[in-house]
Amino acid sequence: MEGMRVDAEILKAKLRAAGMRVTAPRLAVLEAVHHGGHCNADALTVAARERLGSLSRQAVYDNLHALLEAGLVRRIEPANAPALYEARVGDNHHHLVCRQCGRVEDVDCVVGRRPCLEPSEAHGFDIDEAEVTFWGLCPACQPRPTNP
Amino acid sequence: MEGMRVDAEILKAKLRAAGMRVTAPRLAVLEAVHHGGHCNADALTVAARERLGSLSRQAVYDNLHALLEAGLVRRIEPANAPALYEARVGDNHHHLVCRQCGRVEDVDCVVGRRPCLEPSEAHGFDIDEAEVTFWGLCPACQPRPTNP
DNA sequence: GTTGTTTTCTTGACAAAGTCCAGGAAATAG
DNA sequence: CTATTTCCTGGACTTTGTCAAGAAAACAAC
Repeated sequence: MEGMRVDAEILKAKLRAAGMRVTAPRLAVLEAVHHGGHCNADALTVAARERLGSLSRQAVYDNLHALLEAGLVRRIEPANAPALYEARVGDNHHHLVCRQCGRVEDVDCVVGRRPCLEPSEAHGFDIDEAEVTFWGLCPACQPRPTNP
Repeated sequence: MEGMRVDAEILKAKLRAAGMRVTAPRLAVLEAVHHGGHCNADALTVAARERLGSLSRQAVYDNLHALLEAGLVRRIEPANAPALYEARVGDNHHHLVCRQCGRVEDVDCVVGRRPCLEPSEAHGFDIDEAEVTFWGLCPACQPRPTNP
């Protein structure tokens, strides 16, 4: 009841602090995001249903949207894959994505301080976020060096 | 016949250099990508049909895939939008995306040289690309300062 | 040119991810 | 405890893209 599993009471408090109603589906979705790491809507639906017995797809999407808007959850959309949701918010960290298996890892901001918020030429845009995605192969997907 | 419109002969040569057959649909798609800036498959289909009269959707996708594999075209997939295709390849430049209208601009690599290929912690990944997307509002979508 | 092989194009069905809608059910404010 | 707001259910729908089989076109060799 500590650490391994984020206490439901804490999540309820977060919902209330965000001015949101606390419903069983919403809590289940939020819990699922906290436990899941980087999960897509489908996986979160499965996880939430394990907690509740049943839950409509629409309820999952509705709640994910609500949680996104409240800033309790963050969505990333790597190319060639459905959107993923994560619980780590507010620090604008970046991601490492495996081209083969799709595994996603967090990485803290790259070299220096906010290096990415300064493109060489802003074209008049008012920039509010720099999203960095590193692509490559995760350890499990790298070709093994054939050991003689 | 110069500048404004990339000469079809040059594009044909590029196709041949890549070991690809030159077909009217393929050339039309490649031309469309060159003219389009950052276009999605749908817009490219429309553009290619203007040149040819008719063209199946599948032919557009097939050719885009072939062109991607040949390295003659690059695909980007900003969140909340269908994939976009561009003709500028080989320089790993980055993108500026308007959150409101979806407009996309190119930006050259950010501060310093290859600053982005060095995440703080690679988690054992073998990284081959760092993709940077700047999000914000383009000039046209920025709230106008109400001039008194 | 003509022929033959290979690649490409067309047509139409299919799939994944997500959205829209309308009515019923649950949560909070009073 | 009731009213009101918000949420959830179920099902149809949309968008973006893929699969598959046969017809057509490109290119090489003659």
